[in-house]
Amino acid sequence: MSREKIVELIEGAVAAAVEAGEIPPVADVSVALERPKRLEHGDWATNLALVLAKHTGARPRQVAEALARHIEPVPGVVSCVEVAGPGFINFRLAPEFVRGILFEIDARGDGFASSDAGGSRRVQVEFVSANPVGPLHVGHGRWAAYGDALVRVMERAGFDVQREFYVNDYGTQVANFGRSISARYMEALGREATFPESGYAGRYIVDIADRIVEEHGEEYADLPDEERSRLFADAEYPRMLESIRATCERMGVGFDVWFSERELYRKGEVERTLAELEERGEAYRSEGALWLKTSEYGDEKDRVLVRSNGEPTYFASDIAYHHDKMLRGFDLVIDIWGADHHGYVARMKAAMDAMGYGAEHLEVILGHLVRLYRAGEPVVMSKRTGDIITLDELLDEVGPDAARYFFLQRTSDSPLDLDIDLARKESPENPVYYVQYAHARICSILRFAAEQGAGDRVPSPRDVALLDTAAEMDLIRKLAELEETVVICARQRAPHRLTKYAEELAALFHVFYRDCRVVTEDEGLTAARMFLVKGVRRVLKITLGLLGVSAPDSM
RNA sequence: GCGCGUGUAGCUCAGUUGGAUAGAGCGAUGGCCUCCGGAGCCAUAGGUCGUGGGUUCGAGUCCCUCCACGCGCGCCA
Repeated sequence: MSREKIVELIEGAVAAAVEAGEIPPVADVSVALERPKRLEHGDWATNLALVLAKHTGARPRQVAEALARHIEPVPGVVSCVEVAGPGFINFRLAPEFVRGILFEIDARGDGFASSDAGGSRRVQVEFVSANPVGPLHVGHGRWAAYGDALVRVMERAGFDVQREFYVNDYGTQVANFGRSISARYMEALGREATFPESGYAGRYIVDIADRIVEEHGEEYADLPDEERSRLFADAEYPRMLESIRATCERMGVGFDVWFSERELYRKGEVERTLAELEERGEAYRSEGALWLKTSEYGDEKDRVLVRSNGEPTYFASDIAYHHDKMLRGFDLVIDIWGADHHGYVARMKAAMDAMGYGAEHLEVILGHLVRLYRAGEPVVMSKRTGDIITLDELLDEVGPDAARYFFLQRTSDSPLDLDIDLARKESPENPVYYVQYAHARICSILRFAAEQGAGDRVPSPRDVALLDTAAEMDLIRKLAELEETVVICARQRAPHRLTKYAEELAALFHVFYRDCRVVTEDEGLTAARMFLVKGVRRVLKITLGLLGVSAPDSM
C-alpha cells in the first residue's frame, strides 16, 4: 500500500536529517501521516515537521525543508514532494501507482482491504444481551447493528473477534416474567388474579397466556401462584430467547456464544468468584452484606455483592461473568450496554481491577437509545406500560437493509431520532438506496456490456493508463481508501464512518458514470473502464457487507 | 445537587492523536435525458462550530465557567 511507501521515505529522510545533525531523533513517524482534505495538497501529507518544531522550538518550515531535502521522488511511485503551508510535507503519487490499486483489488478479490492492523488480538464483543422476557425493542436493533458491524470491521482489520450474547435468565426479571404470564393465565380462565406491580404489561404476555390456555386448559389453575409462575417462567423464557434469536437473524446478526447467567450459578462460578474476592481482601462484610471495595478503584462508593438476605446481586454474577470471559483468554472484552447503564461502568471496571485483571481489558461502549417518532410526534416507549414498537415491527415496515443502515449512520454515543413514517417511505432520503443503486447500476452496465459482446479480459497496464480523467482518478483514489478506513473504524470502534465512505464512493461513481462511457468502440479503453467498474462493484459489495447491508444486482 | 453524554447550515448529522479555505444528505432555488438504469448529475443560497475565557505557530477538536437537552445516581437489573 502507498502508506507504507511514504512512511519509508519519511523514515529515510528523518534518519538522514538526524545524521546530518539537522533535527533531533524521532520515535515514530507513521502516526504523522494523513490524507489531506484537498487534492491540491497531494495524496499524502505529514505534519511531522510541525510536531518536531514544537518540541525543539525550531522554525517549522525550516524543519520541513530540511526533511524534504532528503526525500527524492521515486519514479512510478511518488512523483512530487513539496513543503507547503506552515510546514506540511506533501506527497503526490504517480498516476500509474494510484491505478495499481485496481490490480490489487482484482488479485485480492473479496479479501481486499483486509489487513493485520489488529495483530490477531483476541477480542470478545458482547452486545444486545436483552433479558429474555420480551421482544427486542428498536434500541436493541441499533446495538445489534452496531455490534455486528463493529465485529465485521474489526475482523477485516485483523482482530480475532467473537460475538457473544449474555442471557439474563436468572433472577428478578425472569421471575416477574413468570408472574406476569401467570396472572394473565388466570385472567384468561376467568379466575381471580392480581397483576404484579412490576409485571410486564405488554400484549405479548397475554398472547403467551392464551396459548398456554389453549394447549393446557386449566391444568395449572390450582397450583400455588409461586409454583405456577416459576413453571411458566422456566417454560417460556427459552421460547422468548428463541424469538429474540430469530429477530437478530432477520437483521443478519448471529452470535458465536449464547452465555447463560443461570449456568454461571449452576456451575458455582458466582460462589467461587465471591470467595476469591474475599480471599484477596477485596470484599468485606458489613451490615450483614458482602461489599466489594470498588471505591479503591475509582468508583464513588463500595458496592454490595451479597445482600443481607443472602441473595447475590446482579453485580456479583456480572463479576463472575467477566471473570469467566478473562479465563477464556480474551485480550480485550468489549461490552455494549444501553446508555442507561452508564452509572454501572465505573463499578465494573473497578471489579476488573479488584479481580486483578486490570480495567484496561474491559471496554464499555454505551449505545444510546433510539427515540421514536411518528409523523414528528414522539412515541412513548415503556416496557412497564407495554407500549413499545418492537424491532420486528420496525423491520416489517422498513426492511432490514434500511434499518441497519439507518442505525449505523450515527456514532453510537449520541441518541438517535427515528421517525417511523419517514423511515418507511423508502424514499431517496435514506442513503442506503443511493449506495445500493450505484451497485445495481454497475451490474446493469456489466449486463449491457455482455450483451454487446464487450470482452472481459484483464486489461494491460497500458490500457489502464487510459484512465486519466479527473472523474476516473478520483474514483480510483477512493477505492484505495477502504483499507485505512476499515482500520480507523476498527480502532475507533466507529463503524458509522463506513456509511460515509460508502456514500462518497457511490457519489464518485455516479460522477464517473456521467462523464465516462464504459462500453465504447475503443477496446482498450472499454477493457480499462470495465476493470475500474468491476473494482468499484467489488469495493461497494465489501463495504456494504461490512455494514451488513445487501448489495443488489438490480432494484 | 453530583456524575456521564450531547450541542456544528432551515432539518438530520459527519469531522483520524490539535493542522492548510469546517463537510455531506435532506429541504429551498435554477439547470441536465437521441446513446451503458434520472433511485442519477450540475449550479446557487445557507455557519459568531451553544456561551465566555484559557493553552499555542495553529482549536469544531484540549482545559475551565456558564446555558440547554438526554441519561444515571438502590442491599433493582
